[in-house]
Amino acid sequence: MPPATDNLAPARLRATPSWLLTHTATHANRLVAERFGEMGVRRYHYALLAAVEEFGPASQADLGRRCGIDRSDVVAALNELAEAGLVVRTPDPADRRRNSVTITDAGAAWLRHIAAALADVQDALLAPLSAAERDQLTRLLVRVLDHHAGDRD
Amino acid sequence: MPPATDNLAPARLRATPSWLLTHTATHANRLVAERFGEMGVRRYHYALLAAVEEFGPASQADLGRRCGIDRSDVVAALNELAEAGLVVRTPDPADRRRNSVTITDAGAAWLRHIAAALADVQDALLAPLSAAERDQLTRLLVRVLDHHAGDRD
DNA sequence: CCTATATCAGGGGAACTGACATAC
DNA sequence: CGTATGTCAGTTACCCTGATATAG
Repeated sequence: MPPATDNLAPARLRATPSWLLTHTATHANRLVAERFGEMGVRRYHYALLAAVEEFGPASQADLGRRCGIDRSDVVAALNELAEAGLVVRTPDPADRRRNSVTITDAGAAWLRHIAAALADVQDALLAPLSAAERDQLTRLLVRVLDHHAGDRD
Repeated sequence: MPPATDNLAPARLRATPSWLLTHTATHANRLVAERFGEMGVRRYHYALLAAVEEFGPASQADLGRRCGIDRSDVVAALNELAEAGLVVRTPDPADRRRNSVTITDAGAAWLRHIAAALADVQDALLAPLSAAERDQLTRLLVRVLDHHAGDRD
């Protein structure tokens, strides 16, 4: 039940989807950061590991596009993942501008590990929603996201 | 229709609500920042103006709690709003620790002005959703937000 | 020539932390 | 006394811009 203290946000904000989104995202990020922080992981690490696993040897530019992470930030995050032995950078012989990024066995294992932690966080985040409502929320967000897919890149 | 280029995000991410939320929020913030930027406004300005209008003369701490803005950041944002003549800070005689913050006529007019711009942005953001779906999304987000209302403060 | 890639340097807004003086 | 308020200094992760060297 909501706390008795009537510290509600202004009606204008509560009726503004962009405000609701950023505020809910802030709560989500706090939960994720707490859980990931204990493991020395940041969001970018998870996103990139997931992308490298799913899209196999891929260029850094492609990984960044798929995850919505800037190329600059991909460099820094991959440095850390490579240093930890979770991914490997190999020059691509077919296009010598590119690095072919591959996930290691340790990387795949670590991905499963942090994915389990992330699943716990989703549960805590969406606690007040039924399974059907969680699906509904997910589908609505995907629709919005896909609509804006071409806005950048 | 989604762009033909199959640059989709990893399935793991597309099925993770916290990732969908932060990513959608990023798009929303970009749209808001573009529109607000032309007017020299940031999100905090809008939130605080809305709170001061709705909750009348209020303390800075209360405004911050209601908007989910840290007290430190309330100080800085109110400095800018006061300098622009949109709000007025008066020492509260009943509790001399507090500032009583009031919206000015110019502030109320400016609030209506930027609220109209914000409404346009909501429309662009949620373009792919029907009116019923926008309501659904809004209600789901409010439920999640209210559930985590006591997490901080 | 123009575009794409990887990298680096750096900026900016937002969320947050810690400290402090003051007042309840 | 402990707690709340307003203020300030500084930190961090994230998002983004611009520049460069190199390769297509």
